[in-house]
Amino acid sequence: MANISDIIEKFILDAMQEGQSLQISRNELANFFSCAPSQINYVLATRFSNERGYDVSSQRGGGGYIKLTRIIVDKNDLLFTLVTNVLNKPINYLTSKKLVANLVENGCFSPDEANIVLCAITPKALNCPIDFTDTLRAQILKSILIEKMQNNHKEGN
Amino acid sequence: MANISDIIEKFILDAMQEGQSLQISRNELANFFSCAPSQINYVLATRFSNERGYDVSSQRGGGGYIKLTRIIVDKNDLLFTLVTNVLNKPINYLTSKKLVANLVENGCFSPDEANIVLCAITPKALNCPIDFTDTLRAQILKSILIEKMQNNHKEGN
DNA sequence: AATTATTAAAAGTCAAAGAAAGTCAAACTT
DNA sequence: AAGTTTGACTTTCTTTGACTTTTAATAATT
Repeated sequence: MANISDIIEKFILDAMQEGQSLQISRNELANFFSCAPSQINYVLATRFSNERGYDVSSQRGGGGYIKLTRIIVDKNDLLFTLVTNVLNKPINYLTSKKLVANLVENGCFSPDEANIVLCAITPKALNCPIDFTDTLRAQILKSILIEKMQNNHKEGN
Repeated sequence: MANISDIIEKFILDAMQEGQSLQISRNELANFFSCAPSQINYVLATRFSNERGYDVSSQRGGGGYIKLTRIIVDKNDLLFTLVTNVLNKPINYLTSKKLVANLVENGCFSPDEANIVLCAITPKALNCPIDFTDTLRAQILKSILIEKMQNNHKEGN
């Protein structure tokens, strides 16, 4: 204990309290704890990752911020498993097609929604000068499923 | 939070309300918010451009003004225009967010569907070792909109 | 009175400066 | 060796200001 990262983690947890999300200024926070701004990123990366149940987004430039959102409710959730165990590595189109089909069967997505998801991860849509398509596909699916989990939670599923 | 551009955007949106168009004086507005007049142009350029469903015209000289008009068009026209004139070049996240919002307003997507689309084009989801994010975003949106057009056509819309 | 010139009142443009946040690797601790 | 801390450098988005262009209003000229 008593390393700054832990203290900052505690501070953030405290600030979040019951709230579903929290918006902070990286610089202010770093200033408050007299540490390097990148220390905040370290804390976010090691303590507020998806696996731990958080989603982090941010905005640069004047009035920039970091926004933390709590996502996990049920660690046995199929979506959670997919996000943390499957989509943390590249995935090809065929496999992802099956994955999406499976999610439709499970009632996670309507056929229309699934259609949009598939369009977004098509090899053509993800065509890229470097070999990165499969990683992008995983990142995109991850992003969509995380959002889905949050929605499910809001709706009390 | 609290960056002037967002505040001005909100003010303008508010002033437009239901109205189809709004006429303002750039200098007055800049004065009201104690900012440089060109700040207004920045807001217009980044938040009220074509692809977001707005048309901006203006008049210089004494009694000059800026006039904003919401453009609402036929669904398929809109989709077609976007695919051929907007999404043939890179697009950043902010712009695409407004674009998607506009598509919802025009009835092309349900809010749930729009949510999925947005998740798929988040900077994080499209994070890439080379500078290709904005191009990928355009490709993905294109893929989704083209599919949508085809569906509309099948259903006879 | 009609036309032309002048002045002043807008709005436009563009690039530099500023304000955040992100990255990554080296140094430091335990 | 693994986990932290630090700092230099990058990227993104916003703000500011000097300069330009257009147009209306006014003044001067015929």
